[in-house]
Amino acid sequence: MSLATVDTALTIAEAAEVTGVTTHTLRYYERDGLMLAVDRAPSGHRRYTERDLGWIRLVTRLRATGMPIREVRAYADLVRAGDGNEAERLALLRAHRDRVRAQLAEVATHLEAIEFKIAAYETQALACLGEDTAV
Amino acid sequence: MSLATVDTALTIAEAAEVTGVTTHTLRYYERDGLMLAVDRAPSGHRRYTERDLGWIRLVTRLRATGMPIREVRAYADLVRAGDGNEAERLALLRAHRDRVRAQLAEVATHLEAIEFKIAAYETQALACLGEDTAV
DNA sequence: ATCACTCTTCGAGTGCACTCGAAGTCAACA
DNA sequence: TGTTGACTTCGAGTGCACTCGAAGAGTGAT
Repeated sequence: MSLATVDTALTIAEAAEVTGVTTHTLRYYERDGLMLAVDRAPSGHRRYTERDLGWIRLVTRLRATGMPIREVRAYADLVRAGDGNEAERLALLRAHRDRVRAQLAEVATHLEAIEFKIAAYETQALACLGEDTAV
Repeated sequence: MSLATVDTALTIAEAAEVTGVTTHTLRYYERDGLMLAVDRAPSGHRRYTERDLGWIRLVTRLRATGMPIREVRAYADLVRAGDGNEAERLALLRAHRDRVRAQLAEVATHLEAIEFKIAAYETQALACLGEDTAV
């Protein structure tokens, strides 16, 4: 394991470690068109640059906020296509943002209701609630 | 379709409509132990009371906040077991609440990053970002 | 009587995103 | 030279939560 190869590019194992994504998944993302072009060493081994790591982090964010794989791929396709489609990228990101905001608000509402229920249990008000169905 | 039967108990189709859960899923939940005892008409048909509807709404909240089916079942088991295990129910709900809060915070963080990226696109700062990897 | 609804059981299918392993080859470092 | 790790392709498996349909029988309002 070469810790600092030329150009500070990382091996797949190293990239996996710093991003928290397994090597299996990293290859899967690449196969599935979620990655931009990943460099290769003359040997054919993948070399992850700082840019790749940043991209992986972005993909992770999008995934963690519920964007489906196919949509991440659509976004990656746009970026790979180069300049001229910024409006489309923006539309895609905005649509996602709106969905995330809505989902966040919904979960927050549900959370409040659950907290209310917990409070009911904490104040021994349970008997008064008839059963467990309130909220 | 009897709109207002005795006791205002609803048929499965009506319960499905007011809760937004399909009849298929309603039966699935019952089979899987997620429901408390659902009443039956003399004919054997399910009759959903207001209490059942409240319970379904609770289950929906728990599911919508990411609680796995098996954990909802565990909670339902406790409730069905009757009095004396309130501490366990409380612990289960609190653990869930903590997970939801954490997940909410995480998603919020990711959302901010995505919003930052959108802002970058909006200000045409994209060219300055080298490519699309920032954030 | 008719027609919509319900019941049961059953198993299979769907969608999503990994996740794992294995085979066979090649590369890099000690 | 040997071990570790990388490569490829491949397919199969996992986990989760539905989701669908169909068979065959009973129910209940009009």
